[in-house]
Amino acid sequence: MSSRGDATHANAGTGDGASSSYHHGNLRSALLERAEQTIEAEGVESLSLRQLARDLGVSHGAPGRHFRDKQALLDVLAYDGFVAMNAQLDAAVATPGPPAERLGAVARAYVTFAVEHRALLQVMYTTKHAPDASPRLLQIGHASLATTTDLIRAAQAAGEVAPGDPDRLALVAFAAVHGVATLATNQLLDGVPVAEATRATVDLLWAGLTATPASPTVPPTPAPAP
Amino acid sequence: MSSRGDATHANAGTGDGASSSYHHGNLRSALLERAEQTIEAEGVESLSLRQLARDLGVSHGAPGRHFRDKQALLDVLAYDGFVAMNAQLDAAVATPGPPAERLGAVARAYVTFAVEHRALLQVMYTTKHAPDASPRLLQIGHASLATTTDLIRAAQAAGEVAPGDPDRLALVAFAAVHGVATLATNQLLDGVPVAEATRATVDLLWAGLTATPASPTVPPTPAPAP
DNA sequence: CAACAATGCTGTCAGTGTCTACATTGAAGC
DNA sequence: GCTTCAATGTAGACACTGACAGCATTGTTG
Repeated sequence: MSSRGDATHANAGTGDGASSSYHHGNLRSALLERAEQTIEAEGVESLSLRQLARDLGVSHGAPGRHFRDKQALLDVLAYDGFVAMNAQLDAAVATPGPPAERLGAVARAYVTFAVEHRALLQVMYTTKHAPDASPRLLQIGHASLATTTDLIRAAQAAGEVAPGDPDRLALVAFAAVHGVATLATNQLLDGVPVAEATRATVDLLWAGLTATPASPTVPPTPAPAP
Repeated sequence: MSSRGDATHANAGTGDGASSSYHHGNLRSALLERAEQTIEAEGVESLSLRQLARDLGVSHGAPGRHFRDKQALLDVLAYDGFVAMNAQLDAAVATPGPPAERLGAVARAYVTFAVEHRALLQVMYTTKHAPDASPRLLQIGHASLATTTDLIRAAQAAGEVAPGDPDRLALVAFAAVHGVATLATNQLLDGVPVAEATRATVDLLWAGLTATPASPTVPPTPAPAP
């Protein structure tokens, strides 16, 4: 838990002209912000610490004061991305209405976030993080899954979804929506509007959730080890 | 249609010791093969043309004779990946049995391929390809979707799947399986075995496909339970 | 006012992708 | 057999990058 967030200084900089002096005052945040803009505009592989420094008017070594290396910056970007995304998902799941409606809202929120932050999502879901950052990222990544699990559990309690391991069902539902998001961000939906694909997915998922008799769990043939 | 495949020389080199001479004889194929090994072992971002050349015992400029730039090599890698994957999917869909079984086989084949070629799949689904290569990649990428569409259409003809636009249904099913594959390759299944997640997804999908009344298209009031 | 830690700057190094000029090779045509 | 030529590989160069080390400039704290 070192070298992560905790903006140590939390320097004020409410807007006064502290930007022309020797110290930038906000470099860390500015780097993160600009980095996201850059990756969304030109792709992750085009991100350059030196160009970033140039954009912000600091020397090429300055970023090293805030991020040990490039990957460390990406790790923070991913973490912050999960935080932002989870906030959106939580807001979506909190909308009043029947479970089907709420599931749709969460799915829409997820896909919307994905499309609006294509490159960021890619960074978030790329397991190239430093071993130190991994557990933290894993944990916050699972938070979004928990949102779905709660929703399914509630729907089961209300009798609208057939019984079955809510964790498992949530994982599948999450994966399905995630798949749509992935295809959408890579323009592989072949002309089908994103909203439409999302709706079709939710419809199909819901149909399956209300119909499926839990999980069969009857392995006729012993599953070959993966 | 330029600079792609067509191994112009198709030099024999059935194994005779032509590897010590000035010309490598097989550089293009060797580069592709080694590149895939490298990205699977160390990730795409660690791929270096110079290291590749070193590994194969040629000079650092040699790869440039076969691939205009690094991205061109990745494009070919992606294309070949789609070809290989489609072959697996076609083989899976050709297995005899009821549609549900065949859908499961295709899903398993897809996920298996994804897990065995994590990095390659990432390259395949990354829209950073040269504008020249894009249409070709898009086309072959859609071929795998066509496999699913045919399957769904057949199931509808057999009366096992409710009517509805087979293209749309296939897209959704494909996205769901793709989502599982993506989560699996990034180790985000949280301990759930890949095979199990795949099976659960297929079960849920099939339940939805057999139950869904085409596309509801009734936005405001979800059908009250009978 | 004097330390001090935080932050930024400059210089440097190895590694990389790409371009250009040159070398080697095998095959085609005379 | 010889020349010619395209294909392929080599060597050098250039700009760029990430990372590191040493020095400079701050604001803060005692």
